[in-house]
Amino acid sequence: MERPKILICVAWPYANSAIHLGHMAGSLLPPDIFSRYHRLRGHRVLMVSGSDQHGTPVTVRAEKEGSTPQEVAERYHEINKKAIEDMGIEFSLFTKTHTDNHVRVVHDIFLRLLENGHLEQRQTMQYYCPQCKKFLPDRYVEGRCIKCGNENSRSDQCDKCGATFEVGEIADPVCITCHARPEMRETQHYFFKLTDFEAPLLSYVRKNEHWRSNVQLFTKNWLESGLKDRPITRDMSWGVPVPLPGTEGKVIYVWFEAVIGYLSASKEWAQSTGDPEAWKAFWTDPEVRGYYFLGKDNIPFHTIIWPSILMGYGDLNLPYDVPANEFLTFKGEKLSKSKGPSIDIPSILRLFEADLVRYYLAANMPEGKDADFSWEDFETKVNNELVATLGNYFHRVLSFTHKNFGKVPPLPDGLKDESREVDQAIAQALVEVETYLSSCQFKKGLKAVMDLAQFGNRFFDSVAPWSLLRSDRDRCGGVLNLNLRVVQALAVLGYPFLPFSTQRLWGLLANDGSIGDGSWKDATKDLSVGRPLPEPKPLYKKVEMPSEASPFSAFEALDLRVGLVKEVTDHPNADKLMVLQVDIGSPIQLVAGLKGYYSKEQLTGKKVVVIVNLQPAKLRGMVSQGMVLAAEAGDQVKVLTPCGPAEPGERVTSGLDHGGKMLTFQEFQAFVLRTGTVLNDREADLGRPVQADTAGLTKGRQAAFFLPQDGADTALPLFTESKVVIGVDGELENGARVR
RNA sequence: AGCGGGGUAGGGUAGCCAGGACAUCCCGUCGGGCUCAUAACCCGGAGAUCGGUCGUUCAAAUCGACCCCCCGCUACCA
Repeated sequence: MERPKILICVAWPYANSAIHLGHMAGSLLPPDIFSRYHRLRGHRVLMVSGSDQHGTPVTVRAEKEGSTPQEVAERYHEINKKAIEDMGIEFSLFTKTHTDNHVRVVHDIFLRLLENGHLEQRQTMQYYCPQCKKFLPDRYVEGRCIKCGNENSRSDQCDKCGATFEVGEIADPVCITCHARPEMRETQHYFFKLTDFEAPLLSYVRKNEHWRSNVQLFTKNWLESGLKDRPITRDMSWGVPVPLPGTEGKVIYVWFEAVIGYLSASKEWAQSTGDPEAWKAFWTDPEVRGYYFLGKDNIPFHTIIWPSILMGYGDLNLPYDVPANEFLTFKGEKLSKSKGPSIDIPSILRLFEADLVRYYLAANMPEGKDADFSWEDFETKVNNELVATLGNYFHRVLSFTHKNFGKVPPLPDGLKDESREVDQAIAQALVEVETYLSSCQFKKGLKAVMDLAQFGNRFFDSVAPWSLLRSDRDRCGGVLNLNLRVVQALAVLGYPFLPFSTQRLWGLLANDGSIGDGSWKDATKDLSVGRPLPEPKPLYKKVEMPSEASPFSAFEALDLRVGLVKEVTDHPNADKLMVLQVDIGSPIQLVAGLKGYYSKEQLTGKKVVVIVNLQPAKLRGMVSQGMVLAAEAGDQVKVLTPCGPAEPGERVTSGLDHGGKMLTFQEFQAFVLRTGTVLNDREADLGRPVQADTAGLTKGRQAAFFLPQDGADTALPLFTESKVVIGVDGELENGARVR
């Protein structure tokens, strides 16, 4: 019998920023678990995706960076491709939309739809900037909202009151690039006649009762409220050109073109296998199911637009299931790439192994509703579930067996009951994982794996091999054999979730080969009895929680140290500068503009606060490897100094973590530091009263404070690792700026 | 505004579509056990008027109506 085939399509991440945990949890990890499961079962899987490289977000980013769309799109494609590989997401092909192949496939579809009468050319009005000499997409025009009077409304929708506008409706339109007033010009565009597909779409959706209810409902609602024909071309240069004469300066809208990537990627994959027709097996055989993994915002493109395109084109399979996920949020805020906090995969993988991240995201997957991400929760779940329950079970079984037997012990007679108990537990886990994973219920699938691990722990306790070791060595080996069978089953069942570590576990069980295609049956295969066991090492280590982002987390970029001034000389070539030799645990040279405020004698022997991760700079020919922090008010300048015992080199942390990256002087200037007087345990006077955690500080004492931004109403006092407050060397008015 | 989702012990979360006996699991907390293991594992307890009100029913977290609060989408952010 031929192996069942399955097509897995994954929403294309946008090539204007690095992918983050939200992409992972929402649309990348689920299909990888799904495809690994299917491959374990021996099914043939084609899994494709790529970078969505066209569209305005890319051009906007390029303009901001003074770069080209090509450059931005290529850069993020490479970054994201690597991030996806590093996370262990295995695609048959992860390509991109800016390829000849994609353009060819899009053109083929465009022309066939045109031929079949589903595309139509129509006249529309569009903003045109006479100064930039180009048509302006909605986002490039701003103006005054005619409903609420908001002066900075976008031309398509007012962010304040939510009103939407047609072209030309907004008052006083302005081109956001050159601020000229755009005019209205007539332009020709192709419209996709979605209305042609209303009836067939409705019956298609009704037929797909296995869709998640949110996907069903959302789609039905859309359909029932009626479809509108949509323009699928626009006036801009970055994108797939329209394949017709007389259409210079027009490209195909990304929302229309990007979904076609599923098909073009499949064809590209087929090319690469040497059989250019291979894609057909996955797209034209009605028995092959196509699964589309994406986030909830993407639902209509996959349940309405893409099926319409496919229907209009003909002969290709429609999506079988669209298991859309909700969002992963960060403290309730949307984890987004265009605004708000972002936790990108490359940075996370520098800190943690992929399997730890995969575990957490699978356990906290936003399947039914938005799920919240926090580092605290990450630490808790990884340490208490993955490490303590699963990892520790592996390790206690393997290390005990290795230490006392050195090889896989046989199963003697007389363990009928125990044997049956273990068989049942494994069998149950197999059924559950199969049921849940084949129906895209990944959280439950993982839970079933963890339940088996918990059973293992309970079983290990109940048979107490450590006491059998003295009383009945054969029986002890027997119960270990049974535990090893549980471990082996866990290796296979855990593989879709934790591919890297379970692969290593496979070897620790003295097994040959690896887990992969068709390994499902190995969950219950005979152990490698009699084989020597390799020395086991714990598979997972506990993680330490990175500190939560506080309003002051930007401060973490500063590396401040206590410095002892050893020697002061006048700068040979400047009349305001002095050259300081400072001990910050190691000797460095600083150039400071303190002449006139301090004498050489006053500074020598003084403890100061130095920023040490400032890029070294030459000041009038003398190298300065940092900067002495000083407060200035009017014509007064006073250096900051610890108000108690402090060692040279000691960090000034204020309880925060620190990154060691070098800062430019400009970056440093963005930090807001001011002097203030402690009022009570919760407030300080920085020229105005401000909330600050000043518990334990002496009232009336002057200290330096960090502010998230100027005018903020919370502040953080500076103090050293040993909690010595940083004050001012003398008296200064409150609110004095520190530089 | 329209549409969609959500509100369950101190925190997080399952169950809800197909209504039923002590409401799931993780963390925390309290007590006990074990000592093979990464201060880990195992057992037990306390802790919830299942957002509110009204209704249907022998029976409601679950079905219906109304209300309150969060969040997302509305065609250029998974």
